[in-house]
Amino acid sequence: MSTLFSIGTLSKAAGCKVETIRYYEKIGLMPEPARSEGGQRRYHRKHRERLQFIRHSRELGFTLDDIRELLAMSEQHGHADSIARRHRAAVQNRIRSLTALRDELDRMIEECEQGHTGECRVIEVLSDHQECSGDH
Amino acid sequence: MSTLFSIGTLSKAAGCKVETIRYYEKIGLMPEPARSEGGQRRYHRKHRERLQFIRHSRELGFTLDDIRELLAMSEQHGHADSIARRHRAAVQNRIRSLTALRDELDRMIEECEQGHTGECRVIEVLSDHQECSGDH
DNA sequence: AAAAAAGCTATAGTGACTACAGGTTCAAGC
DNA sequence: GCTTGAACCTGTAGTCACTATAGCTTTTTT
Repeated sequence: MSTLFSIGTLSKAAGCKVETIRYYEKIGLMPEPARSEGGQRRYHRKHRERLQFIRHSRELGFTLDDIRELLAMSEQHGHADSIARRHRAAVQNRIRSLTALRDELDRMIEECEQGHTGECRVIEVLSDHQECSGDH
Repeated sequence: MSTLFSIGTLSKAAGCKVETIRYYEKIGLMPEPARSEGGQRRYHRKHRERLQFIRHSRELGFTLDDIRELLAMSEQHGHADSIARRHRAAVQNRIRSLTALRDELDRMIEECEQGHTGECRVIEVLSDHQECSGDH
């Protein structure tokens, strides 16, 4: 029972496409793995963990450059909690801006529901909405 | 005093780049405006309103296809609010998932503060984060 | 041993812009 | 009225983070 597995297995484990893994390797986000006799990629646990970290971070809206930095810093151990802290701040920001967005959508939906004249004037609501909070 | 204005003026009014406006025109999201003698674009109020609507919707995370649909539907009698509802649900999911991560980061940071072995393994924590709710 | 599934590389396409090259037009100062 | 320079024009290429395709080779299953 070898601990090595194929790209397909890895892709299932991390919930992403095979192509995405090869793409991450090409741009240097994932290390080049070992190869089989016939030249196919062979991964192990560390690879899976790294990929899962990347995917999870991507789902949360971090860019690949953010992730690269996070990974690099975490490799020079010690400052890990400062990374976590920074990460946390970024996450909090994202939550704030998403919450604002949700509230705005709520307002929009409600206005549509009460559509007095039967018309739902989305454009007007959305186009001259000055006081919108957020980071634009 | 003509009511017409240039692409630069429009771009300032809507808070977006000149190139973006030309791009929207190319893909048929903005109508072709009138032209000056020399061939420069000349816009009026309606254009500004439409562009502001597009930009605001983009900031809220709607895709250009969503917006196209929204505009089309609003031009007829329509339930454009179903799109808003759909989007709201996605936003809510993201908030949930980010809140979970923030809590986890808090736990991590605390563990680091009480630094037992001095090592704080960010990647491990973030990569096998199984019970994370969300749309993946 | 043959067939099917999964893998390989390399290239092109996606969405939503953004930047650049190389030319034309417009508004303001002299 | 003329000259400068900012703003405009078209067209193409680049960006990010993938995704899809073509045309092979390797591995697994029957």
